[in-house]
Amino acid sequence: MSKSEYKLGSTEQEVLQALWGVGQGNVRQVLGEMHARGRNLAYTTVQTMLTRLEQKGFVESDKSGMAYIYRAAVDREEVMRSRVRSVVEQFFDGAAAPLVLQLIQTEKFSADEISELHKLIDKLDSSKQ
Amino acid sequence: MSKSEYKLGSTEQEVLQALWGVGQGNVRQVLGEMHARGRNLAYTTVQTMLTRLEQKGFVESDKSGMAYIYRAAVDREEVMRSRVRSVVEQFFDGAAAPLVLQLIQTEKFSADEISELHKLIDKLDSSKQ
DNA sequence: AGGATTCTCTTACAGATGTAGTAGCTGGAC
DNA sequence: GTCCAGCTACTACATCTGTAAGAGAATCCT
Repeated sequence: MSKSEYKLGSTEQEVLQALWGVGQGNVRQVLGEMHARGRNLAYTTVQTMLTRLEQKGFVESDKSGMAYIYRAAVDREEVMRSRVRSVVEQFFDGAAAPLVLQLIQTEKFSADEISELHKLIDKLDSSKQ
Repeated sequence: MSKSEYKLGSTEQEVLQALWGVGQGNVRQVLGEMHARGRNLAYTTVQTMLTRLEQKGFVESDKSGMAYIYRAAVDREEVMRSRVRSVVEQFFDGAAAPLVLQLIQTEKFSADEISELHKLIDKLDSSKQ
């Protein structure tokens, strides 16, 4: 569901990211992914996070076998867009273009990335004309 | 100070934004700005937020006259960049270019913005070569 | 079957956050 | 000099978050 409330604590977010990473899995697998990412939490902590995420509707579970299998109930893309939106609203008064300018000016891009951008902009440009 | 910990609650952030908005002022002025932005809080709530922000080092105050005058101790730009960075890390594996692509593809830009972008990219392009 | 392993469920608890009331000080109005 | 309005300081309190231990149920190994 596209809840307008993507309000998660930081650890909750990390766990959700890990879950996106594994696609789907039980607590232990998510825990493993967290470890792989250098984040060491107790098994039960991850469990608590998954439970809370489920209560908030970000995650769904399925107990076919003996252990619950969790999977994200929200789209990574969607959450990402919502996060970007929030930055745009807060810092750029709702206009995305200034953020793009800012990114282009402060971040380093490879030549490949630049030509990629180039192509895209050209496309926009012509479709706009 | 460029603390790596820009960890603020959402209301704290709103108050900081309001303070950036007024530039500098006492509690009442910040409260006014919050109201102007459609956020109604009690006077003392804003006061508490400013105090906490000061404790965290995001705000400084000055009591020359009778009332404390608050001003942000951190740069809006800097906080913004840190927020953007965090999105880039979390969702784009650290690479900013994909975020730019994503923005260009999903957000609407005006013709002016597009040509602005165009110019910038061209500049990058040539300096890279 | 009995112990070891693995899960889930329940409970805990400290610190952060949102939100605000109240008491007391201080400078200006009269 | 007294009273009022505005400001700060202190206190409060419910929630949310991060973090996890412990108890009990299911499963598996031998």
